[in-house]
Amino acid sequence: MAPRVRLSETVVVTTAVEIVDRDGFEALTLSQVAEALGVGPSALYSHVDGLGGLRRVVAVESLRRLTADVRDAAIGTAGDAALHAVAIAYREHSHRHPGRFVATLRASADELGSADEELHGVFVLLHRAAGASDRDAATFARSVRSAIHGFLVLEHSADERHPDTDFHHLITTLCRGLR
Amino acid sequence: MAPRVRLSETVVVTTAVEIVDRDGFEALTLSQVAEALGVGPSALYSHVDGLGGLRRVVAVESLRRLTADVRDAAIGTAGDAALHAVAIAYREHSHRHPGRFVATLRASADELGSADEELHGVFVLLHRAAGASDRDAATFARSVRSAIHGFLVLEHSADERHPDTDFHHLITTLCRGLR
DNA sequence: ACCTGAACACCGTTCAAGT
DNA sequence: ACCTGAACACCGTTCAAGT
Repeated sequence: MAPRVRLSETVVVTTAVEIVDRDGFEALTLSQVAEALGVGPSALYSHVDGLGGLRRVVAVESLRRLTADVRDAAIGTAGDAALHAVAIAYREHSHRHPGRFVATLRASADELGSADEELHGVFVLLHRAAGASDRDAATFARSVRSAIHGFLVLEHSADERHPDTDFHHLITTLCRGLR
Repeated sequence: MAPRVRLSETVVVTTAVEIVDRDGFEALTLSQVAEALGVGPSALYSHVDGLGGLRRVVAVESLRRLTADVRDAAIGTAGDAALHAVAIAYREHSHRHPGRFVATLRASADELGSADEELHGVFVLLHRAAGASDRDAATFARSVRSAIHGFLVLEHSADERHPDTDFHHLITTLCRGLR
């Protein structure tokens, strides 16, 4: 019997992201992805390195999409307004795709590799545009990203969205403190 | 054959926390806990509500221990020094017990219940002592906790400890921004 | 009330066999 | 090179049976 489908890493990851988007990160199993593709679970081993490898590539893909959104939000803005725009885009993306957001949390920075560095790079550029040196920008970037990230992690662990005013307060506090 | 041991929720949770401390949160299974106690996996169902219930109680216990450390660090301090002391205690605890820290991340705020509110309460008291109103203190607390939490989450996903100066920069930025 | 032990479902993983 | 299908190990969960 001829194989029913032609698989590839791309189609496997795409299907996996769809499952994560629809049913959450916990629902991501090799069996589910295989069933959605009409193949046996073992067929996936030709394209991803087991469950661990699948989670890793899904996390990388998820973070890249988030970074793309965050980067776009920075276009045409500057200063504190740019930071607010980036932070809001970060938050909205995490709300639109909670499953993907959790996927990025499950992977280590080492596993995320360049995808993690790219997101970090957006914050670095934001501060360099404001006149900071390379070294200072890296420290600033880590502080800002930490604050935003922490708010979102806590918000996602809660059953309801936090007040927008609280998020605004956090970003405003950072802007004031960074001056 | 008489039962070899007398179980209880306390001994189950204590054993589970030991496993998490030693081998990490991913190693926490009903089978591992049962084996460590010399019973069958099904015996645990008399004391915890399956794997989900076990993870929940481990998360609650882990967060309570962290809160105790953080609370102690605030004693005898005030103002910015108090915030620094609390933040450092938070961070050091997370480094001493990475498995427990991950356990708290896996549980939702709803599952953590009063344990989550108690940690939040420490930050609230910190700001109320500085003269803030109840409502302002809650917002301040969320901002500060978010920032610290985010730094630690990112730090734990990395393979090496972040520079102490970066953490100090974050807390200092917050203190300046909150004035 | 609590633990045993069998039973079942589900999943990840390996591998020889096919195409 | 890629997929099948059997096989295996491991785990969570249920439940009737013992004490």
